[in-house]
Amino acid sequence: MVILESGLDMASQLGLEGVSIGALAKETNMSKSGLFAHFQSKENLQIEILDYAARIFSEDVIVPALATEAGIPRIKALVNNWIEWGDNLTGGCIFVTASTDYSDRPGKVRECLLGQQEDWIDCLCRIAESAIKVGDFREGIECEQFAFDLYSLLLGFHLYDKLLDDSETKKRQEIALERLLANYK
Amino acid sequence: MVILESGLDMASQLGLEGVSIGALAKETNMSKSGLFAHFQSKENLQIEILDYAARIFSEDVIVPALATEAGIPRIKALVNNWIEWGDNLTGGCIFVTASTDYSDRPGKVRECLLGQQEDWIDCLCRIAESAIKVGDFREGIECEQFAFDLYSLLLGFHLYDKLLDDSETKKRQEIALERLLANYK
DNA sequence: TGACAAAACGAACGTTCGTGCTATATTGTG
DNA sequence: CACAATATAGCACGAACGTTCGTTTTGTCA
Repeated sequence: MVILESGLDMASQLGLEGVSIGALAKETNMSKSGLFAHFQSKENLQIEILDYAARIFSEDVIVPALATEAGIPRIKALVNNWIEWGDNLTGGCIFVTASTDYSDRPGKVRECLLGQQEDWIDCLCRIAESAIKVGDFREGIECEQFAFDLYSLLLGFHLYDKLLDDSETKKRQEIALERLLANYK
Repeated sequence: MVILESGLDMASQLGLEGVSIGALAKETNMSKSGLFAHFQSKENLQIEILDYAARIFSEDVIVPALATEAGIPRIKALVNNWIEWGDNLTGGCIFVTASTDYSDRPGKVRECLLGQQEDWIDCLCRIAESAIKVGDFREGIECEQFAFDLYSLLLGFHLYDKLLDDSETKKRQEIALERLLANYK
């Protein structure tokens, strides 16, 4: 859907709350009312944008990673796919943006986002488990802790990359990832 | 200033862009125009809120940490002060919120924020340097890398704490910090 | 071709937005 | 007490907001 595609990019720049029906209509060369009819409220539009984003995210980030050989190669693929995903969105990863936006904004949008984030962390855990199975991680590690560590790393990268525009950011991320992997080996 | 205090809390919940003159006036029992006269534009209000936040942040987080003995104790103090600072704001640390909000929103507010973030990272670097001096960190480590690692950790904590409300978050953060410190020892 | 449903439209609703202008209190200084 | 400076209030503005309405266009099937 072309509306959701535009909406996703707009949301990545201005936040989900910053997406306005009028601006989105102009962007897609539609009338406000015509666009509005597709969703029945702004809240629905926001949720549909999130769901659309999750679909693309799964296709572009998760599925290709799962197609990579389990263990460290899969983890590195996931990280690289994630970075690329953030690069392709003007304002960066929409889940990062939305997660801070809705940390204290109750409602259906927040609940939708929360579910997505739990799924994402679950995904990270399972990838850690498969790394244990193939012997890249030692037995007995806490997968939940690894998920926390890896997600933190991605968040750090995101901030450095999008706000500070530090030329060394990619290097920083790689060093941190290598050390993280070494700690779980 | 009572206006900035309210504004800061509102900004932590809704983002700096979500602070509206009308709502802030109602919150502080003032008229819109009366409040507006203090600042001359919304942009100024946003910047003054950021500057106010930076002042409080310095007093509550940085200065007490610098008063703690250099090295690992100082780092732990800084982390704990930072977490407390985020707890005291309804919507969490305003710099985290604003950093994602303004990652792709050009203007004076972004520039102000960017300067603050650079100062903050500088501060982290200097704390790493002092940890080297007292022998808690080995010689030759990259202080900039440590700043990246530590900031990432804080960002991860922030997301877990504010959005996911995971009861294990504090433990996760402590484990990650211990491992981080061990890596630089 | 005519009937009917889906989709898009333009116009307007009431509200809130940021921002001015002008007048009235409140305060501090001589 | 007078006077200047500052702070706040009242009112209005144009624009944008999300939303609703009735109408027109478009596409599909008999």
